[in-house]
Amino acid sequence: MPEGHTILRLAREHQKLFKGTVLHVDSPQGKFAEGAELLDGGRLIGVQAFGKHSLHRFRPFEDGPPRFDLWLHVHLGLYGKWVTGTVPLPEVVGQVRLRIWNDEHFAQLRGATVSEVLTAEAVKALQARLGEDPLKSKDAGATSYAKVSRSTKAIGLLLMDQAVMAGVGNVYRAEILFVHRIDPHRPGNQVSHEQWQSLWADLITLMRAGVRAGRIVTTAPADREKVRGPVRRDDAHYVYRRHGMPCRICGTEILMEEFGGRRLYRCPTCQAA
DNA sequence: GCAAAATGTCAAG
DNA sequence: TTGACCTTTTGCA
Repeated sequence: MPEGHTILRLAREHQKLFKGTVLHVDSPQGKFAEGAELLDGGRLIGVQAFGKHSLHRFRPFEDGPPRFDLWLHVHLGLYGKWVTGTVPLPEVVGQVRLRIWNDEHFAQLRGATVSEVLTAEAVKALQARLGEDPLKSKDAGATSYAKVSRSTKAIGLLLMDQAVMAGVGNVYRAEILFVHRIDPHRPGNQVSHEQWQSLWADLITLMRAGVRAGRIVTTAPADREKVRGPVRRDDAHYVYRRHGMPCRICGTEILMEEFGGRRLYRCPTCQAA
């Protein structure tokens, strides 16, 4: 269930469990067998998140090749998942792409779109093709806005373009556009600088909240049916997967359409063209 | 109890 | 543009 907030959370968890220790790596499924051989016995230097990508930095044994650091690159895709626990390793059930473990903890990966070993150069190339990550942003998303403001493509597509900004997925896309009352079809070059700064600031707030909570909640308490206590799943969003239901703000029926190969949700009244 | 969809990306054609 | 990835959840019987 991965947008950028999930990956940052995961990177922190893995650092806590594995950083500085020597790791065993294997691939019960076999699809990562070669990579596992390269990394097995290496020391974990750290784990970083870049948008929806995670990078585990390994320092392989010094008495055998390779002598340079290597990175485990994982992209969870739509249904990839890491699970962690304490040793011993559980029995393999189903397709386990890869496992890493030390004396105390293990983590195992299933279903990822990408699992590969990268050199420092390839890591640089990966980072170079990714846009600014709101979770790491130190300015008002200036680099991303430079791309958005020059584009005639719809803002709803630009928000999902990982080269424009990294880490935003279908949920945050739908919700942030609703919160700012922007029609997803509006061209990027018709989003004002002020609108952008405000949108970016909220994106940071919402994504950071997502990291803390481990889930995406975008609704303000006053806009929920159940105002107090833990946020119910059906109270967590304004428009995402709420098509056919009334808008929390104006009561208009929320719409859903295919847009750029993904489902797009919006309120036609609040987000009028 | 089963089918369809899901917070995503890439390669093939 | 389509299918693959191949797990988990959801929705309908």
